[in-house]
Amino acid sequence: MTVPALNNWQSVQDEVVRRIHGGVWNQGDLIPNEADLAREFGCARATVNRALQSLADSGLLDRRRKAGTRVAMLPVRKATLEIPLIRKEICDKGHTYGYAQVTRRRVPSPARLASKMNLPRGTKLLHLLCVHSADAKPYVIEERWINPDAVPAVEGVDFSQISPNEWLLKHVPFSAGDIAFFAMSADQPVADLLECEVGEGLFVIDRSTRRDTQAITSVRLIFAPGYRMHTVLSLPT
Amino acid sequence: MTVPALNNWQSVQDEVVRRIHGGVWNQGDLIPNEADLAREFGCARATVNRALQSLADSGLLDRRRKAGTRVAMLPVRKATLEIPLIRKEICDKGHTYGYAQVTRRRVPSPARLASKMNLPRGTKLLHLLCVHSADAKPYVIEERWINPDAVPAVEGVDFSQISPNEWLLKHVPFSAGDIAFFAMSADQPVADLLECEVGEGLFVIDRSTRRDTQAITSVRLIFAPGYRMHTVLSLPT
DNA sequence: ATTTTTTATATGTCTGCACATATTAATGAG
DNA sequence: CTCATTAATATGTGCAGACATATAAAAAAT
Repeated sequence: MTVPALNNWQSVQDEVVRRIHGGVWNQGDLIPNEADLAREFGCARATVNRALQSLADSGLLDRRRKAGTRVAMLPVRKATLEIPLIRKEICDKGHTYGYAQVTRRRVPSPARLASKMNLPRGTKLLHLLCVHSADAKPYVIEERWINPDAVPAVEGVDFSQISPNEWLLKHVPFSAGDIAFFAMSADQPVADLLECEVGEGLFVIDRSTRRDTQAITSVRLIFAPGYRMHTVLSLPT
Repeated sequence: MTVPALNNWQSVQDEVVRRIHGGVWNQGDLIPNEADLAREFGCARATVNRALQSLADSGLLDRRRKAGTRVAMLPVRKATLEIPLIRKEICDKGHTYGYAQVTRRRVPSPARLASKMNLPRGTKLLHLLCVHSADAKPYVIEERWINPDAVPAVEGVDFSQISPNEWLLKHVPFSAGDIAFFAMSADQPVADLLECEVGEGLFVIDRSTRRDTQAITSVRLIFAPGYRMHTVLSLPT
């Protein structure tokens, strides 16, 4: 009695997930090697490889050369967040986008930022404070620090017309960086800008980006009350 | 004059990224097709395919059959969040893990949850309130709702010994779901549990998971002040 | 002019094969 | 017994060729 051949990597993946769900293979178990699975499923080893590699990426399997493939002990769930352009995010929700620059200054980099962005001491940074709004209500504060050494063109840009968020995405795309999410309580200046109560809990994103090792920009996004960042935990099957 | 062959997919990827960075290909541009690139780079089409597909996954390229591959217009940055077991997260930081169950009840599902979890009206849920702590200081509140229809075994579990977070990960792994991040202000009961001030801004994660279409569990994690969720935006090169 | 059908094309993926590489396990030297 | 060397093995990845599939563009029909 032969099973119909699983001749594409998705169906192989599904079958593997089914076996894990069904308890055929339990957490920590070593599963058969690619060649054996390929024979069993009636497909090429490359197909099995694609399926297993994809499952390893999503955290269900642990794979190591020679050691083989085993079902992950602590399946670390991975969520993929898409970080959109703020204007796009607001427009996609069907609101009218608004934008205003509040302040623009050149200042020596504060110590906290200098270390975070790995800057030489005394580097001058461009500091911008802006507000994005949805249907004329404040949506998010963008507090932006830009390293002019990394982006000389920034000196001539009028950020009352285009947000740093958008300009940087267009002109300095595809850089690496890191990102942190947390909550803070609104202080007076923030509450004024977001038109909310002092002390209210606000969702905040800190992000800094660099190209190679040179720091480009660091930004703090402080969202108005009610903001939710949402995504999906998708798993095969 | 020939270029040394780019004979692995990583170097092909690097070269493509270099061309985008260097302005050879600009945002929105159509790039040569896989066959041409393979010829130019001196490798197989499959290798180019692997490289471009990976770049499309990370949002740098848009690809469509017949239409070809172009540099993404609005490169949507993607961050991958790893959502660990709470106990593991605390231990990894070098703290002593503590756990306590506060309450356990069986209650009719509140309307808000019933719709979110897509439950028939009047379903009874198991409701648990627990606190995880690090070095004896409250770290996060776990407010958990479990659908006993989906996980009958849950009735016999003593959640004063093991957290729902951990038990569910062990016994109902690999489910799909969705997740939201936001901020709230501490009310009195929350402030009591987290030993913080009323009104303080707190980081919150709402997550609900299901297998197929059946709702399994929904959880709200309310983190103590100061919590930061951190990850890396990594890009090829 | 508009709609439908056909065709051409770029990506998507499978196959079978080969070799590279990491890492465990066996072997041998001291 | 311990440490270094060697062999065995599972995954990682490359190649050439083939066919599948989506879809933009061209051709045909209304």
